[in-house]
Amino acid sequence: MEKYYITTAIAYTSGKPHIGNNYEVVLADSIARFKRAQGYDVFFQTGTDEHGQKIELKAQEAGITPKEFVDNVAGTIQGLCDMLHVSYDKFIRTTDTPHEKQVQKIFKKLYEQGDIYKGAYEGLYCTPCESFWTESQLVDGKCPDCGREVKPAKEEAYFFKMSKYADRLIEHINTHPEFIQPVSRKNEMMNNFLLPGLQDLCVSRTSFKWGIPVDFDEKHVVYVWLDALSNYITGVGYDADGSSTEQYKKLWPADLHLIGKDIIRFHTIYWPIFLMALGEPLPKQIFGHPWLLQGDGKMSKSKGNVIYADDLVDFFGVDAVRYFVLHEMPFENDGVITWELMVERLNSDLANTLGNLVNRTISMTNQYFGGVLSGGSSAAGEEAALDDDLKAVVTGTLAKTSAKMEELRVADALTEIFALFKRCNKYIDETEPWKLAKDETKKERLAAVLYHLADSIITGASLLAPFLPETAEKIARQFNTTLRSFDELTLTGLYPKGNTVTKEPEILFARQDIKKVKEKADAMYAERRATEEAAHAGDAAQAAGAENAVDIEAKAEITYDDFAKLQFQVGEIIACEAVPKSKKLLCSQVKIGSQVKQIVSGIKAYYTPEEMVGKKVMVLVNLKPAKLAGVVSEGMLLCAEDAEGNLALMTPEKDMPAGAEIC
RNA sequence: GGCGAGAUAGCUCAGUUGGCUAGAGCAUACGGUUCAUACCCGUAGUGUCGAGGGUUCGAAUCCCCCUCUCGCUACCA
Repeated sequence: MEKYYITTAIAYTSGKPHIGNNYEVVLADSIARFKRAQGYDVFFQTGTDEHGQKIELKAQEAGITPKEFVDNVAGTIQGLCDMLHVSYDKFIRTTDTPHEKQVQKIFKKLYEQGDIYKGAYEGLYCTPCESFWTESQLVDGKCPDCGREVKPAKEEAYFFKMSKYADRLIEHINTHPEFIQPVSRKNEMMNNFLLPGLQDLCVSRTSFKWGIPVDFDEKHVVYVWLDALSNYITGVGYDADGSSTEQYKKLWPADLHLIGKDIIRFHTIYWPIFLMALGEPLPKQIFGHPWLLQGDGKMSKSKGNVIYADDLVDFFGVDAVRYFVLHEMPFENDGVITWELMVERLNSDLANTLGNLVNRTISMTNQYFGGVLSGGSSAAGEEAALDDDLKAVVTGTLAKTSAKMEELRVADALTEIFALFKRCNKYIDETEPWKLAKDETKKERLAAVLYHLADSIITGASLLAPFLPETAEKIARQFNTTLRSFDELTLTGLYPKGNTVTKEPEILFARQDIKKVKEKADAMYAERRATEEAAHAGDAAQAAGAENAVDIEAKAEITYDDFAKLQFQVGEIIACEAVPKSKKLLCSQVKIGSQVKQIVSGIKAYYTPEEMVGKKVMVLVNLKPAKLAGVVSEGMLLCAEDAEGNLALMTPEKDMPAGAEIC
């Protein structure tokens, strides 16, 4: 039996993930289940990434150990997976002892063969981002990610020589077009990282303790990517010393790494290079799926409008949620989730098309034949043509669905299956069983019609099982039979003749009223906000003292003469507009005394041009003019900046005329 | 600024290497039906296929140019 090894990214245990994060495991689960049904020997791994400074800090705030903290969150995450009926074979945690041991061995091996070397930083660490940057990556001495100051942290660190393997990776990507999916991502990786030249990657930290210790240099812990990415091999029994398990030998290389599009870079560049260094084959395919976004504004905890998987399951049931995320997510663009869309999908596809089909078929069987599906007579002429057409659609669906799944187009695969159910509904209209029922001579034909329906529905349900496992089982149970294996799905007439269906058909999916759902959801959010605020009120005093204070790196002492070189004046903004072709820049005309200077500032995210006008602000006047995004800037507007990088303009405490000196 | 993707029905999108009157789903309207969860089936649509130009017997599809959107990346005094 051919193996199929599929993984998801491991979830970071800094907090409870929302539905957008859970999407990935459901997607992976449907692929894993489908492959199993196709006869593959599937191994499906998911899990949690549990190290890092962020977790260390969160645990500290909560007053518990990091291990206690991650045990908690990992439990929640695994619970969500179980709730969504995710059929993982292994749930790996990066705090598992076997994983930690192997990561240490891997680190040592790479060090000993010269791929990892010890270096030192002269000052390029961004605390909030937990990131080190090389000189060339810096943006004017600031973190390229968040734009905040980086500290000259003089700590030693280990680096991985990425450039050594770059040519081999470029070659691999070029000769394996299927390696990075969707293909548009391949260009991004090539053009932005590989072709300009790879920077060496920092793979250790000394600034925090919550990580896997480097065993030959105890000051250091292994930094995120080498630790996290290795889970794909350590989870199945890789051993850096060469005694990997049979399971590993069977499963590696992975057939598919399913990840979010935000971490494509790490999976298509760093991970393959780590593997090359270890002398292991590369995974066959990496699919960076899009995101599920919330339509009515971005999800945020502070707004209290985050949609969690368990909320949705409460409202709609597991399979409705699985159906929605699988169906609504396109292949390449981001998908949208709102309560409205969720209800619309549920009503039109699950309740109307599928649920109603099952319900009406069983009702008719009960009404006309006391629940017994005898099989009826064989048809001829026009009736036979109707039957054959139905059967052709039913038996052809497996091939169509499989083709879509082969391309990982899960949403399209679902659509194919629902085409089968729609065809069944049409068949009922074509054959008009209620009319047949009124004609005693048509009794056998009626029995045949209902039998074909039941037979077709069971085929459909069997195909549906990888996506909606619970529903598929429920359907089979209502027809008092079992689901079929995939190799039986091109056949008809497999439903046991003379079988009796359930007397009381269960509603598979109840139609929901969007208004009521909205009200219920709003109530839930309101309640959540209230508890959130209450919790915040308690913290407020503390927070004001501790959390809101910002410490930045002290600069070298200067003399008064140094200070005197700077000329600050009050400027009045008399006009302001966004700089075209730039995302963050505003261009202001600033009146200073009798002259007007043009000043460009990176504050578009915090001020609109309209509200800028009329403000009196602090201006550094004698700065050498420079061009920004093609626009000349003749000074600098001064702002205060908090730890999140939010900006606030400095304005005089009492009204002062434009041009007043600040000294 | 660099690289890339995209702009098609009210909405979400399909449209292989250029080929017959441009499609699907949802929503809408109308008709049919009553077994069923006010459900199902059918019909109808409207589209200057983002603007303009070109190649061709023929362009949504190929080329040029423009406008806009998005992604990655850089800049952001």
